Amino acid sequence: MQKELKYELHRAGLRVTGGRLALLEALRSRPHSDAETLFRSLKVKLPRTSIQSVHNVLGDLTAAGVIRRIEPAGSPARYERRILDNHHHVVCASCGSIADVDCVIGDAPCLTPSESSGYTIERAEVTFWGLCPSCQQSSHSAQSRKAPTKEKK
Amino acid sequence: MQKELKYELHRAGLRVTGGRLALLEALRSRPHSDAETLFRSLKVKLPRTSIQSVHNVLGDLTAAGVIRRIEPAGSPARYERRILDNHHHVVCASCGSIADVDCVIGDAPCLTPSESSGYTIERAEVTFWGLCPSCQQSSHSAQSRKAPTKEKK
DNA sequence: GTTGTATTTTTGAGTAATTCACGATAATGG
DNA sequence: CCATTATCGTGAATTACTCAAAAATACAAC
Repeated sequence: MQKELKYELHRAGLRVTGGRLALLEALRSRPHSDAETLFRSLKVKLPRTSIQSVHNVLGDLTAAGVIRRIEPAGSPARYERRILDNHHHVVCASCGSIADVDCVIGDAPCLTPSESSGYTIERAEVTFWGLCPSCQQSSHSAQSRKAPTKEKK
Repeated sequence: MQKELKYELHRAGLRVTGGRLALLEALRSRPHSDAETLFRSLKVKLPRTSIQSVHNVLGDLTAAGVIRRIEPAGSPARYERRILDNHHHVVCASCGSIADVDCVIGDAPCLTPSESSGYTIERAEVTFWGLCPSCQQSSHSAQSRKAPTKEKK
């Protein structure tokens, strides 16, 4: 299973390093993680790593197209390995957890705006906002307005 | 014309102050401005103001629902006064300029995901990415990869 | 296996955008 | 006009990164 990750890096023209493999593994088990979460995860196996190195790796992998970066409003950047299809996300407005949402209609959604002010449109990004199952339960008490920082466990 | 702005603040339960009026005016002439741009604009009439005060006003107005905050990836937060309808945005991938895009289909777009992992969905946010008319022209030379910071004049 | 070199990582400092705290000031109801 | 709050201004702090340079490492060539 590590072989597949090594090949993935190799194919992208990147050197195979412990940090990169560990990061891809971490992203496999916890998609949509942010840099800080990944850092804490990597620290277990690689105690000498740093948050800057994690940002470094994330930047390299993103630039090489191995992972994808998403930036929901009010949250630090999240990363995911699912890059082959054009899918979208639901973000929990309460806890900030994220889940994948398949494209609404086939690959290219019904998203060709009628009037685009002369802009050429290359890509449509859809973010749904709502409540995750867990936060639906605990929505009897007042919801914290701005707490979408920690990823739900 | 100022009367209308005053009433708008009043109705939202906010006190009518020079800073808030000036900010709403500035947002009228330049929608999708960021805090820094608004600050420079306000400084002309209100030399004693500060960037923190602008953030303060922006926060208050956003919380009261008088303005809306949008946060495109890779850009500081932008603000707009058009809040009564559910519209979307096109962001220029090169210069970061933003234009409004009317809802793809009526008020509620064709955006009900088939599978939402148990999330209740309250709102769909659509961001189109492309090139503005001006940047389409100047796209013969290599485009800067990460320069969507300044708003287009 | 050893070596050379370019890439990566580490370490440290720096930056942008925003938030927090709190005394000073100003807006509104009475 | 006055009192009471809301708001503003000032300064410090925070978050999420980016940048730079030295130390370590991966990998191709021998």
